[in-house]
Amino acid sequence: MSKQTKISNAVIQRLPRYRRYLNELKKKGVDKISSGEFSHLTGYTASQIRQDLNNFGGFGQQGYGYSVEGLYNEISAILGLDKGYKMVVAGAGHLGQAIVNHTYYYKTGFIVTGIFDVNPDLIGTTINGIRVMDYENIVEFVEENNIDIGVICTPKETAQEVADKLCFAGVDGLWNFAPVDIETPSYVATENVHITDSLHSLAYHMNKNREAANKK
Amino acid sequence: MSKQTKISNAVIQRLPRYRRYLNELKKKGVDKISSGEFSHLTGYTASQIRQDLNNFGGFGQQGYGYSVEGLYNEISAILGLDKGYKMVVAGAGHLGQAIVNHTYYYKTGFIVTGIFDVNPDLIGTTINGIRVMDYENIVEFVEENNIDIGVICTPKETAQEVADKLCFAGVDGLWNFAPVDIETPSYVATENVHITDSLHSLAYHMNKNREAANKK
DNA sequence: TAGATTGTTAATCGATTAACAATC
DNA sequence: TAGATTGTTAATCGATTAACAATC
Repeated sequence: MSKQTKISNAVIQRLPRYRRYLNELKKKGVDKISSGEFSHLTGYTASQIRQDLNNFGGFGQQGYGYSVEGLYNEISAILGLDKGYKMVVAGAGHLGQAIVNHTYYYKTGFIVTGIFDVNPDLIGTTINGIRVMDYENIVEFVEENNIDIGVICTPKETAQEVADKLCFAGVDGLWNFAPVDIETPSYVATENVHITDSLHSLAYHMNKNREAANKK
Repeated sequence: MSKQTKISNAVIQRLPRYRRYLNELKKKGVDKISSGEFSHLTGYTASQIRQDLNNFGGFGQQGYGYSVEGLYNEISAILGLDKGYKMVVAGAGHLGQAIVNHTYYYKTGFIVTGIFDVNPDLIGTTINGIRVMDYENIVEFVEENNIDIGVICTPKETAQEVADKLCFAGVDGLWNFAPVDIETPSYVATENVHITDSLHSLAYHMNKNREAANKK
């Protein structure tokens, strides 16, 4: 399927964005789109779009463009979104609840199968119909239910420890929301979502704008 | 202060990460660090670290290295984190609550001043001591309280509309968590935090790992 | 002073854009 | 067929890395 072995991360990070726009087009009933039109919509150059897609195969048709639905499906398959994933959430605080809620609201192939916390007040309650369990049992649960992804929604102080436990239990991926960089063995994929970093970038750009405004 | 007018976004995005590591060093009581040691810690090359910092000024000392606290303060100032920011949160669901909670827990210069929702069941309740108000009054509130940043925690369907309202009311920045790309006038800085995109990248990397494991 | 490490210029590498031949 | 638009190669641009003179 793949034409090239090593695809740069920059390309991979653009794929979900392409897919989102294709999904919108699909909903609007648009059948086909050219790289030029898609460029106009997404803000990426037509050249880059074609270049990116041709890392994986020739999905278009000369003189015509790309099938919206076809391309959507191709990108979904490249990302592995044609498969299902079972997740556990470690930490049933507001962030954990938000994640559970989010995956519930925007139905996708990622299914929260278990939620865990150390707080006795939370254990036994349910979030979107899923029972919150004792964190002590997380390894056992992951092993028995073949969980694919661990979601870390704990405070940063315990995040690495939780990650180690989840890796030991056999997850293939970690989705970390604690504001630290989680270290994992190379065979466990990890995404550190640094929400606060983006807020700091925002502050920088706000101040740039303000300085520019003051100069006038 | 700045030596150069145009700093690339790649550089800006590394600054919060540098700052996080410096903060950890500070807490451990480390006084100074060389670019070599910092490289080892952060995973960036020593060359890149020095190159990045020298976009803003010579913060180090030859033969010695960088003062941990001094550099932390410099980066904070570059990002504008020596200032305070007032935020309003639009959407008091789980995600909105998580943001309020997060800024409360990790005390920073970003202060949530108001929370707004359309749901009558939520209006009047409090989150971390902050009253949830009627979304109808958000523009008035932003204008009267000189709010700097609007945080969008609504479903994607209403996100752009909320953004337009906040821009009209006079915020300088938008921090968007809805899974759409918000469009704003150039003088309003925007960070679209695409949580789901990172999950899709994670799926890609998980499948890469699995394929590699199967080949063996 | 000698040693260490920065600041900065030059070289390399990779990613983006432009151009155009292939083809539907 | 003629027109349109892809797939792909070549050119450009920018970002990262290497090297080293400056200097604490």
